[in-house]
Amino acid sequence: MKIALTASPPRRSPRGRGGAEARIVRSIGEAIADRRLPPGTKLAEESLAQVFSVSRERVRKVLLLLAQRQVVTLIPNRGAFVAKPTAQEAREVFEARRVIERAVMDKICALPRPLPPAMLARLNDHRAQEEAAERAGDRKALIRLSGQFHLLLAEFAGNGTLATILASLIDRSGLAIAAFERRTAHTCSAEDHRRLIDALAGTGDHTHGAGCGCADAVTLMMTHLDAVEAQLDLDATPDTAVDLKSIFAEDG
Amino acid sequence: MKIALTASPPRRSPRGRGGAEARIVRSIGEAIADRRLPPGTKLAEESLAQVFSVSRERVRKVLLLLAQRQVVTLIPNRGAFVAKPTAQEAREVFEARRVIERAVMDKICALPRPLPPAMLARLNDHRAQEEAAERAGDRKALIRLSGQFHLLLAEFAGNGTLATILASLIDRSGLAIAAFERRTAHTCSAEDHRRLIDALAGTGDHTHGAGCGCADAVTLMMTHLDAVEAQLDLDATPDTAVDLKSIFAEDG
DNA sequence: GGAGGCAATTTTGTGCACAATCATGCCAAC
DNA sequence: GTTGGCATGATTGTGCACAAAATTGCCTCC
Repeated sequence: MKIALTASPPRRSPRGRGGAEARIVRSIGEAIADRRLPPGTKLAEESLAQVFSVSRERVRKVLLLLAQRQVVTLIPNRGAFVAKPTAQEAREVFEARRVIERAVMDKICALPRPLPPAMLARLNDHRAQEEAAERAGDRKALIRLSGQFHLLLAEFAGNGTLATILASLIDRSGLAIAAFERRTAHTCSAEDHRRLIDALAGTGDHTHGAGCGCADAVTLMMTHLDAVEAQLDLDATPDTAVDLKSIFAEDG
Repeated sequence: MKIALTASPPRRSPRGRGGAEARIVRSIGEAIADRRLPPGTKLAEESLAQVFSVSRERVRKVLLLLAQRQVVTLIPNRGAFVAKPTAQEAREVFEARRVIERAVMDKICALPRPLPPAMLARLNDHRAQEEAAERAGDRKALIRLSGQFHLLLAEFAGNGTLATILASLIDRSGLAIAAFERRTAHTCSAEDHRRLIDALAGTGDHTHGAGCGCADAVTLMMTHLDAVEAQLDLDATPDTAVDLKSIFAEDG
């Protein structure tokens, strides 16, 4: 009894044991994000295979994935390198972020007020995490949290496609920051995030009145992104060498 | 004399013979774009390998690439299928396009006037191509040209990163159209493109005065995207079966 | 002393073969 | 007649082995 001559509708992946690859992708991605793997670093297949205790083909697949996200560069017969954005590319990435994050903020502002408690809770929780990392001087955690914050807002905006695009842009802007940040200390913008959360939650200096600070929030986000980009020195060309084994000591 | 302990700066890929993969990606991508491969179609590795006269691993690599672009769906132990967006996903993709293409139009409007002759020439050339395809009733060419038009504008905007993102969104919106378009004929929007070109080139009904129709162009683009999305029936769930061999007869 | 070329080693690329998993058709039982 | 399980065939997943290419070190020559 053949009912369906048609193509079978794909069902969702049950995330069987493909988790191993996802783990490696995440591990390398995070290492790149928090500067343990600076731009230009060579990612040798065999080394990574040993570090993560997987076959070389698996590493190869992961590198292909990361190359699609433009976080590593694949050069034929030469191998994989942590991507090193050009100054132009860096500017493009930040402009793209402004475009998308403005839309994200607009969508959040269009949300019915007051915001759902779950949202406010997650915002406050995030604020607490950032403040804790700031007090502890945990720079790596701060970088990771900063990315997560922007992604959190994109999630609230309710467009998963935009959120995915933004995630990729955040990765790449992290790369740009790693490649072009000035030697001088920079404030890491935790204060900016605080103000943004205040504007969104309405707990800021709008002490009375129904003002939710929506327009403020959009402006704050744009100013925030401008500030981050302004902290870059789009002329430098840094590069360093690292030891893969020591960097991935805790993973594997 | 060891000068550089640092990682070697990656140079650009010379596009050696990786062109074979690019060819297959393009071939499959186009087949999906102009509906020869409807959403849900199974893409068997062995069949594709025979069709393109390459090894199965090559096909596997290509499928992984297309999966990253969300144009095919990979299901473990089941194979690859042409992606079939959900209604929600379709709406998200169109919203993302509105966000990005509004920015693109804004950037084009900020360009110094008059536009460079090369730009105008390409716009007019494209208009001619669309009109020719329209007269010939070549639906497939029209679909391809429509995508190229939006990409052309993104290129003019001068942000390659945004253009790349938009290219992916255009592919996906083509998929959404294939999955959800109403059975009734639709006008294919060549007229919209014409009006857009007029507004940009200043050859429209602003017969005199310096008005370049910039604000008009932005509005036209938004209206255009709304119209395309409005032509979809975000409830249907079509699926068909096709013969891979016959579809790729001219490629290979 | 430095530059250029050559050989050895390391690293990447690719195809093949086998293992694992899933779809299909068949048979038996209810 | 329908449902359930089972065996068979087909398809995908994975590791391995070999081929190709590049980097490195070394030697020779200028």
